[in-house]
Amino acid sequence: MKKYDFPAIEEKWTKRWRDEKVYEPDFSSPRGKGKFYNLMMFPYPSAEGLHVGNMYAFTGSDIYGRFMRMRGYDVFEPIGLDGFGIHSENYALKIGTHPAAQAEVSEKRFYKQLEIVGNGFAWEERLETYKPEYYKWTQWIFTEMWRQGLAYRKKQAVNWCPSCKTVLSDEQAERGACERCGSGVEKKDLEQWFFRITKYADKLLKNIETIDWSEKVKIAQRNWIGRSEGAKIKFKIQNSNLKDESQNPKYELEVFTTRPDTLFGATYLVISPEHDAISNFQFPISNREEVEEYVANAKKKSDEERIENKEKTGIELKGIKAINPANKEEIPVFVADYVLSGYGTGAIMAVPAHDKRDLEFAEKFGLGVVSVILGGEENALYEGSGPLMNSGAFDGMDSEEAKKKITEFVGGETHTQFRLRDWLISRQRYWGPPIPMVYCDACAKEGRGEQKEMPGWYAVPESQLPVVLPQVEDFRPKGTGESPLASDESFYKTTCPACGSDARRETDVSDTFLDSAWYYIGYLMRFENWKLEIGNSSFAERMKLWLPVDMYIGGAEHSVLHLLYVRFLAMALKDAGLISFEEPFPKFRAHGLLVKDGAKMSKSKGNVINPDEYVKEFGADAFRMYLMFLAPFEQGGDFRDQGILGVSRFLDRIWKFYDRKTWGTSDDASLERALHKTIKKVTEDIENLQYNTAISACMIFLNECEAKGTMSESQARAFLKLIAPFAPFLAEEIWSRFFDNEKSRILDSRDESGQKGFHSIHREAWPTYDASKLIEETLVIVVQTNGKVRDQFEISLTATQKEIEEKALASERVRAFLGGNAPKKIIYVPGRLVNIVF
RNA sequence: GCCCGGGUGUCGGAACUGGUAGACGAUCACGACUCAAAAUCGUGUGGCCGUAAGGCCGUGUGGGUUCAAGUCCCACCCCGGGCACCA
Repeated sequence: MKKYDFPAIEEKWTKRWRDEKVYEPDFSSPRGKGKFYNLMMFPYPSAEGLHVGNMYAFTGSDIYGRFMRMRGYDVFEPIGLDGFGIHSENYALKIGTHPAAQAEVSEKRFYKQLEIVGNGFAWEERLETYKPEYYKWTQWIFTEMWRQGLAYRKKQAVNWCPSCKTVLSDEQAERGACERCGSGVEKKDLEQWFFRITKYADKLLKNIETIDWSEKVKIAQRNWIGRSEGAKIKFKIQNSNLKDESQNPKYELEVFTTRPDTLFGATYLVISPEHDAISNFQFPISNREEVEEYVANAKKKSDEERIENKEKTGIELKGIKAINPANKEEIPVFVADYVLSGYGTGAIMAVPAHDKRDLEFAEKFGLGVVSVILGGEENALYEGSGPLMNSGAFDGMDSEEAKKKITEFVGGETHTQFRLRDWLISRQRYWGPPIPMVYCDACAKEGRGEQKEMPGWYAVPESQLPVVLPQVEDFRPKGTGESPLASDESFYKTTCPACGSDARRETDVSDTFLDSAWYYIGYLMRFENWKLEIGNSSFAERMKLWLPVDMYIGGAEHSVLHLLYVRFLAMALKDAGLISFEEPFPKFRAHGLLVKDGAKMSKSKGNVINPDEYVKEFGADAFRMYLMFLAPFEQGGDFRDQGILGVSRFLDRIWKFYDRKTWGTSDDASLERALHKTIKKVTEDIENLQYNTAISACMIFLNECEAKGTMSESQARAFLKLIAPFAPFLAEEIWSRFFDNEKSRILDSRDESGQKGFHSIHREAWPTYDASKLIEETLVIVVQTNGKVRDQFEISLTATQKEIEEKALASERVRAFLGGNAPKKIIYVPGRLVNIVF
């Protein structure tokens, strides 16, 4: 017997699959049942090599793709590298190379690793986000967003990472820490580029109900978008020193609240330190210096400090009072940093009796507390609903109804507020696509420009794209609020596309997440002929035929990053008439997290798994099968070195079993039943991504075959196909040795000409089960007394309930427990058990 | 604090709409093969009592519903993840 020589066999098939384009779909005319776009989140090649977490995700996705192909779909499973951006740049900084040079090294390394693990990738369509032919279109999308009025520049307090020396989006400032490096994020007032994602807040939220995604990701997006219904209410502000109202200038403060029903209980107002009223000093306040000092201190606080220390601070604006529009009472106005500037109007009405935070503040500053909702315990905080009190004419009204009525009563307007903020898209870094915008001073002075609100700004015309990222030696982030490109005069000096005078290019680059927000379209593009237009181009045809993606698999850590941005961009492109769908991924599944020996993998712990070592020792098949066997794919699990042995032995046993080639002449009935049960189980499990139990079912079947010592040829073929998605090399090798004369081709005749001299098992038809073959010959009935198992027996399928109960009562064990007593009750569960109660 | 997951042998994990808890692996022990070891094959492997047959206990804790609960209900504890002063 020849030992299974996996290194040679895996190398052979890797090459053959690629050479003979086994995994390339027919883009213009999909074969079989039609197209199936099977996408996995592409990796960013920032680390030393492919991470086992990547492999885990890819394998799970690949099994699904192979399964769908065998079920007759023309599967497109592309691969590429998300190599532009801060991830890769930080890695280059760390090891002291230039990111462009590093990209070349990583590219080779990653593709090599990706190839040896046995995924059915369509290699010809691969892409890298840092190639000019790719980022030309990333830039073009930026200009398109600009033309749609979805890109704008604005000065505001933004997240700044002092270590990465760039601004970050809200999504990338996780709990006040930089998503990339973990440093504490600071607030800086800077003028930056934003994408108007908030325009789509409502649609992003509503569409969640229509897409088939892992529930936890949907929940995360709902929370992040954060819709609240409430009202905007205006409070008059008056100078408390001026008694003559006619002399009093008309100041107003508008607040947002979700509880207008509690308006009678509002005993003070609070505005955020960044509120316009403060920066412009509209109000005639008497303690201006104190207030300025407080505001300056508050702005200095990092997000981290604000999150850690929730002790309320604030200062009253002396000399002014607000008028509660409901009861006309004068109430004080404070500035305090527990009120956020970017949400609602940046000002709130405080109702300490019915809001925990307001109560904390009121207690600290000795402010009034007036209960206006009946409910909860007396004199205790109550945040629920109920009938009103202390609310004049509204007393007794239910709070839900009062929300509307009180808003009307004071002339407020109902308002739906989202937590989602616009996507800050510019970065003061080097390794990214330069933002393709030009600023012309001359035009600005005369108020000319492409957008009224932003005179002087022009998008780089398509004919001049890409704006190539220049090769600069000192690419390190400067920390000045400008990108390294701002030091390269030859880069930023240009002429105005409108008037021809000297102009300056934008020197910031765009966020990495813009690169990955459209890559699923990029895979269909073939750079040379792409026009993002619904027109006559072959690309447009491919888009129509192949999009949206049929199955998307990736990590849940992107719930509010990539997965939100990509949905937003699709909606924007749809509205611009550039694509024909608004949800790019109707079906998405998040895979679980892989840990090692119960602990998270990290370099500092030294427990990072290097896939190469395992592939070398056990083969790619064994490694990928073990990854899928160790736990449910969507749950994630614990990688233990010893576990791989079980799978490795299983594959060896398959090899040996087939190598003996001891096909029986007839289909053994019980083995046939076992096979059909296995087909059913494996098919259903793969559909549900429960690969661990699918593999287990295969093991059970092989155990039975070995016990019998034989199986028929047709059984051997069917079983091998079940193994194929999990162990593609082994299955292919056995197939080519024994069965490559199959006539069950599922795709079509194009395969015959496309492949020279072999028929891949990966294009064979997936076996189907015959329900009539699943039926057992006899029933096994369990016998219980008082719910405890005492006995069991076999009986024919045709036995009546009476016969079964009699047989159960006749059981010696049962009789021993009954001890001559008559049973009180007999419960019969058809085909399963008899429970005798006494 | 809020929202999701999840707590099952020595370990990873199975268990349909409530119906034989521990599938499949790993580990360990013993046996076969071998001069020997590895590999491979076979048997056993939740705890307690018992020579055995068998019995009792057992799915985080405490209660409940039911002929029957890992599964349903109530209260609580622990672990992992997400959000967090969003008015």
